[in-house]
Amino acid sequence: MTEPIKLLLADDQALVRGALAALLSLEPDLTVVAEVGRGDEVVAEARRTDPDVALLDVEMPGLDGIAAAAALRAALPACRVLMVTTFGRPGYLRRAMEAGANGFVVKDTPARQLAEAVRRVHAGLRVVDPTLAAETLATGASPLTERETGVLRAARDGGTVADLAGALHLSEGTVRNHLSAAIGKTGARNRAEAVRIAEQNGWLLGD
Amino acid sequence: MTEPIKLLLADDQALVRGALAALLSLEPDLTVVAEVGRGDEVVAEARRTDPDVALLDVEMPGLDGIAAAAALRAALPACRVLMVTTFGRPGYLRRAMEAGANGFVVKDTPARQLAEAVRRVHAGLRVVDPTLAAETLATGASPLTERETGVLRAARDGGTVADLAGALHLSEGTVRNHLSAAIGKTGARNRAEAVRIAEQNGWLLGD
DNA sequence: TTCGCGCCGTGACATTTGTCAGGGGTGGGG
DNA sequence: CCCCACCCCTGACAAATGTCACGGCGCGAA
Repeated sequence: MTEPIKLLLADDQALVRGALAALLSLEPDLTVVAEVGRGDEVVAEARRTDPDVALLDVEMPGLDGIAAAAALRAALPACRVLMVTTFGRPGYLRRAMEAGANGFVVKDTPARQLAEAVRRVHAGLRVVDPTLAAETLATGASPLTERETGVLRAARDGGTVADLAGALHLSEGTVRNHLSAAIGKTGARNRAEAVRIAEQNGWLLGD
Repeated sequence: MTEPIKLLLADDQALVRGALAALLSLEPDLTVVAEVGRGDEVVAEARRTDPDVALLDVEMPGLDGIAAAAALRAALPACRVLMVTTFGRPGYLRRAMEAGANGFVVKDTPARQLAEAVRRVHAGLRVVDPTLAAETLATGASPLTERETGVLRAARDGGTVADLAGALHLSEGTVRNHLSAAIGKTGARNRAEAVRIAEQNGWLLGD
């Protein structure tokens, strides 16, 4: 038998990180060589342990999983990336693929399939939930311009226009215009609804 | 050696459910006898398999983990309940304890401690994250009246006042009054901010 | 019983928000 | 070159939102 596949696990929740390690360690051809809880620790830890496949969560402090995937592929091109995430946001899949991820699995897929997904990714195949792929195609890329997403992001925690204007160093009128545009593009009737829709589609990723 | 402790796992994400099963099965004195993905399946499955300890997530379809805990304690008083949840919302802990849970663990505690928490709960001890407990005491119970929380819940997905009034069979003016009261009590400056604050404190649980 | 409190409603008011029509600036592609 | 998209701003307007004062109902506690 050949060498086992070396894995790196990145998830901010220590419990699920450890549980995933236990699950994958049951497979004789897999071995977990590294675990991190922050996106900005992925590359350094990968450099140290040289894993064959990295399993990355999208929601992580420091650096989100998509950005971590891009950084990892740039630093260690030989290391495959399998995104493992809670939310099947259409935009997440698109962004992950653009960042060079080799697979995308949502956390409500059966546990038995995870090891198989890891093996496929390691073999050079792409692994994508077909339902999510179809949804991604249907939803399309974000229609929002950079400013509009920025304004929506700032509006997430529910501040007034004046707050947003101050935070973004813009005029209040400009903020309202961008918000209005975003509301129109998302088909929302509210600022709040626009935020919700954009978030559900994964259009608010980044900082 | 005595009989192993029988566990029931309830979590809506199949992957983490299976991973937790793998993690706990590594312990020789623990055995997973049941897994469910919905809150409203907990009691039936527990009746069938008679577990010693049930690990329940709070966020679940069908019935939230708190309500499931209450139902389970009523149906099988001998079965201990350990809440295992993503969010350490102060209100969650309070509500869980009121529902009769024996322990409360957030998902970013180290994986090694989970088995120990299970054993403690099984032994009749209470297990609570001390940080979260302090925060819960500080935050206090929800200051919101029943109607106010209902209105805030309905306002979560960002509809207009007319929408809320229609959904709740209230006058628009009444809705605005309740919203205003909720905004005042939460210290928010917005409907959106009020929703966010209430949600972070775990005051919006239920339907 | 009276009091307080939650609940429901009304009406009026100031503020905020969303929309629209402008204007000027930059930079890339036909 | 012009056109177009994006960006920033202004000003004005209608609509939605938040606030306040008010009255009425039911209920439990003092």
